[in-house]
Amino acid sequence: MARKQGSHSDITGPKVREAALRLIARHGYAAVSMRQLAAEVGVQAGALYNYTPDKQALLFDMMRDHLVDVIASFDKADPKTDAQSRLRAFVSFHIRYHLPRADAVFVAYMELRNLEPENFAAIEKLRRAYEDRLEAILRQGEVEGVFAMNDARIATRAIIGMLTGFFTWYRQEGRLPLEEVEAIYWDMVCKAVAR
Amino acid sequence: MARKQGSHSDITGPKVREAALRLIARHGYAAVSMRQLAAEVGVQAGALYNYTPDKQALLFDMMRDHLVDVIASFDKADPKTDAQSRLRAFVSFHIRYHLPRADAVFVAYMELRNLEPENFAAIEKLRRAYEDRLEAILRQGEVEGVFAMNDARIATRAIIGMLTGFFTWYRQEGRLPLEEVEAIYWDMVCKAVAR
DNA sequence: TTTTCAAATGAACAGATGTTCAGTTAGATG
DNA sequence: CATCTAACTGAACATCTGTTCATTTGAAAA
Repeated sequence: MARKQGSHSDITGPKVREAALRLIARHGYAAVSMRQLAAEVGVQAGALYNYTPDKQALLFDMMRDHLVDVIASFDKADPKTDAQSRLRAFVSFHIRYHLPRADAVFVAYMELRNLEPENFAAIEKLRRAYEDRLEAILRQGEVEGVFAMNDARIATRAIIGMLTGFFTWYRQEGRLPLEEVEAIYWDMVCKAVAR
Repeated sequence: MARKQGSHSDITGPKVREAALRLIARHGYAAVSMRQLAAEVGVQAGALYNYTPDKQALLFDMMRDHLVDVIASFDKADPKTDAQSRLRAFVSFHIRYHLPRADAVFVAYMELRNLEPENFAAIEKLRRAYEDRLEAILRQGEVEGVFAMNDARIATRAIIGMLTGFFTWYRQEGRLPLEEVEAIYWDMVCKAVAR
C-alpha cells in the first residue's frame, strides 16, 4: 500500500498537528514517540517526515504558531482606549481565546524544557511579547490614575499566572458557566490592581 | 570495584533523590534516563535499584514526600486566628517555603501527567488538601465579613495560580528582594478578596 | 486507458531504554 | 587479624527510540 483513501498533504498534515498537540498535551513531548503519533494519525512513522523535518521542529512549530496567533488575535481584540476597558478586554480575550485551545496552551507552557536553546529563545520572546501587552495596559492605568500597584512587571506575572491556572482545572469541573467564571476573574483582577 | 569511599545507604539514598529532583525539574521525567541519573549520582544504573523499586516509584515518592511536608509545615505556620492574619500567613508561608524548594515544586506540578493512575489520584488528594487550607481561610473571612468573593473555590484556584506562577520567573530575575515581592503579592491577594 | 508522481510503506540503522542479577569489593564487625 | 555483608559493578535482556530510504501504490492528469 501507499497513498491511502482520502489521504493528501492537506489532510494528513493538519491531522499530524492535531494528534501531536493532543498526545503531547496528555503525555508530554518526551513520552510520545513518533510511532505512537503515527498510529494516532493512521500512518507509518516514516510518513510523518513528509510533514516535519524532525520531532523537535514539530514541537517548535506548534508552539510558535500558537503564540503568534495569540498575539495577533489579541491585537485585534484590543479596543485601544482607556486602560480599564483594555484590561477588561484582555481578561475576556485571554479566557475565551485559550479555553477552546487548551491543548495548545498546555503544550506551549509545559514543554519549554524540551526546546533546544535557540528554539527556546524564540518562544520566550513571543511569550514576553504577549505579557508586554498586559504590562503596557497596567502602566497606562497607572498614568491615568485608575490602577495602582507596586510593580507593573510583577503584577503582570501575577495576573497571567492567575488566568493561566484557570485552564488546569476548568475542564474537569465545569461547575460554572463560562460567563460567570469570566466575571469572577474580572472582579479579582480588577480589584487586585485598583487604586 | 564495589562499595565506594564514603558510600552508604544514608549517603547515596539522599544523593539519588537530590539528583533526580534536579534532573527531572530541568529535563522532565520522561527525558531523564536511569543511566543519566546514575551518572549524576556517581554510580552505575543498577545501583539505583537499591533505593527505589522502579523509576515510577522514585517520581511518586518525591512528589508525595514534598506535598506531605508542605501541608504539615503550613499547619504549623497557621496562626489559626482571624482570617486576615491567616491569609497573610498563608501567602508568606507559600512564598517562603516553596522558594528554596523550587525543584520539588516544579516536579510536583509539572510531572502529574507521568504518574500512573493510582499514584496520580494520591497526589491529587494531597494537592487538594493543601488548597482546602486556603479555601477554609477564605470562607472564614466571608463569615467574619472581611472578605467578599463570588466563589471561594475559584478564588482559591486563582490565588494558588498567582502565587505558583511566581516560581517560574523569580529565579531568573532576582531583581527585587524577597521581602518586597512578598509585600507586593500580599497587597494583590488582599485586595483581590477584599470586600 | 496509460502515464505520472505525491504520498505512502516497511525494513533497516545504530543506539538508548528500564530492569535484573551473578559476581565483586570496601569497610564495619568480632 | 579474618569474616561478613551492604553496596556496588558490569554485562545482559528484550524492547523501544528517531530517522532514512528504496520501493510501492492509488488517484489525478493526459
